[in-house]
Amino acid sequence: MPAFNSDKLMPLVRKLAIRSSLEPADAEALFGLPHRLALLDPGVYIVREGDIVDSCALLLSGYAHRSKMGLGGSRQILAFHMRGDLLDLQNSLLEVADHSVQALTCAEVAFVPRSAIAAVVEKRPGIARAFWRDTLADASIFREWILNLGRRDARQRISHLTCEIVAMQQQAGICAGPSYAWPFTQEQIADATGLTPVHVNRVLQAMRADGVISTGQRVLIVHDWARLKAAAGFNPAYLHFKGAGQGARLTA
Amino acid sequence: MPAFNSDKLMPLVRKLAIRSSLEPADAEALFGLPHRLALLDPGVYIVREGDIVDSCALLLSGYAHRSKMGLGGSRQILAFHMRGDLLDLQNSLLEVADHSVQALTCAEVAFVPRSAIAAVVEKRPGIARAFWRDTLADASIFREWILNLGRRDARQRISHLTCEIVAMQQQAGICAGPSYAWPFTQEQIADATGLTPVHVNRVLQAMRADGVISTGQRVLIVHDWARLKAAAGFNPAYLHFKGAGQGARLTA
DNA sequence: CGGTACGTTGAGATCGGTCAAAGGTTGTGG
DNA sequence: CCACAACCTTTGACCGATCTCAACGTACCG
Repeated sequence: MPAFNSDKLMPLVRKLAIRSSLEPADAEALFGLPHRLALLDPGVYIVREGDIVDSCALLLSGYAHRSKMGLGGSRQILAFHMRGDLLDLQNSLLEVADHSVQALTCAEVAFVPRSAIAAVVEKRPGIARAFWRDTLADASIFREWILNLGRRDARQRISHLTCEIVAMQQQAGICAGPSYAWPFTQEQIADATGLTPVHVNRVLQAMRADGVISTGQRVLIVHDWARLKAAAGFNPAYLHFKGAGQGARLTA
Repeated sequence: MPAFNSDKLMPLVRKLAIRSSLEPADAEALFGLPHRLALLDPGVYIVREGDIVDSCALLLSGYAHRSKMGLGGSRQILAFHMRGDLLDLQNSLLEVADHSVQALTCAEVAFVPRSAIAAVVEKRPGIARAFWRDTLADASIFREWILNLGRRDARQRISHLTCEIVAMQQQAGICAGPSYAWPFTQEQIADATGLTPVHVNRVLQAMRADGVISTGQRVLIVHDWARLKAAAGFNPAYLHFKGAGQGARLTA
């Protein structure tokens, strides 16, 4: 495992800087993290539910998702991840993985040993804070998904998920225009929204017919962002990106 | 604000010790946290969505819940909390609250200033780790709720929630027998499971008719834990209580 | 003793699920 | 360059879990 690989870990530093202020020395320390690189094919498991994990995976390029299995073999997708995301920071403190993480496209992943994470966290409080913030922001996104599944109908759910993916791609600097990467199958959208693939298909057709979006080969085009956002009730505050903190009141 | 209030914060130390090992000095430091005590009536807001918060609430007795509002005024409950729980550790790092926390029963709450949290975290790595672990465990519970809402039918959802509340009460040392505290209205159960109060009522009747549980005035009795657990597909591993780590495999 | 909040009941509507099959697209190997 | 396989999307008919609305019963509290 090479001691430092220069700017291979750049996506991680970029991502953390979206939510936290990092000193130059913090960035240095992150670049210096020891890691093992891997190129994964779609569907490959990065972490499997029940595993005891001794390293922490960073997604450098491509897409990944977390998921959990239900009783009858049904699958629930818990989150989608893209370049720069920390895939299992939780496993740096919780020994047994409570869910799985899989590559969704071809993906470049860096595995960092738990011990190295622990060391850098101990040495640099700024990094500890950035990691903790990231954990908290992830939890906030999980909460929004609970609302999505519990209190929105099929069209709202899919619209909201679409808004979230668009917002994340913009922040990750993947796309800015009305066209976005869309590496998901309708079955994956179904597993993320608690619906069936058949129903997802029908809802997407309706959204296309209404001129809100169109989908092509692995591509999404948003024609009417205002309408998409309104239909979803999308408010990006829960993503906790810097400068997205609006509508604040003061309290004890 | 008194500098230390001896064992008033005992429930917090107890709770953290369920998931992390604390040195005696860590416990000392926790007992010494400055705080303001408050006795809250049912329904009182502890944190409100959109607030800028400069203190962190600890629940010393009673029950509380987190919730988030949807578009049409619909409410989704995100978590239930009981004695010892940290109610808004996230607000110690994320400035704007992305959801609300309310007292569910009469509740005793200690408010600790953000600055005091930050100081104790910086001085004692053991406490920092315990806080982070607690955050990660909360996120794990959110994930299980996503699965609950996305991939289980009404009876499974209610059964699972019941199992979770029972397990939490056991860990908090509130009850051990087949009788448990049940301070929830059917409307709150509905808001937590993504159902309507009417349907929750019918499902609870079915569960009583099947002899699995009975409910009385603010009390739940579990007659057939095995059947309840099986119907829910309940596996307590996601709660990350110590000694609940079973079914582990080894991985890179 | 009256009010308010909570629990219960019934009838009818609907959103989304199920099952099964047919079209498309993509990639691979001969 | 074609043929085939695998996977993904689309379609149709039917079904059923859960919602909606509206009323009635019940317990607690001042």
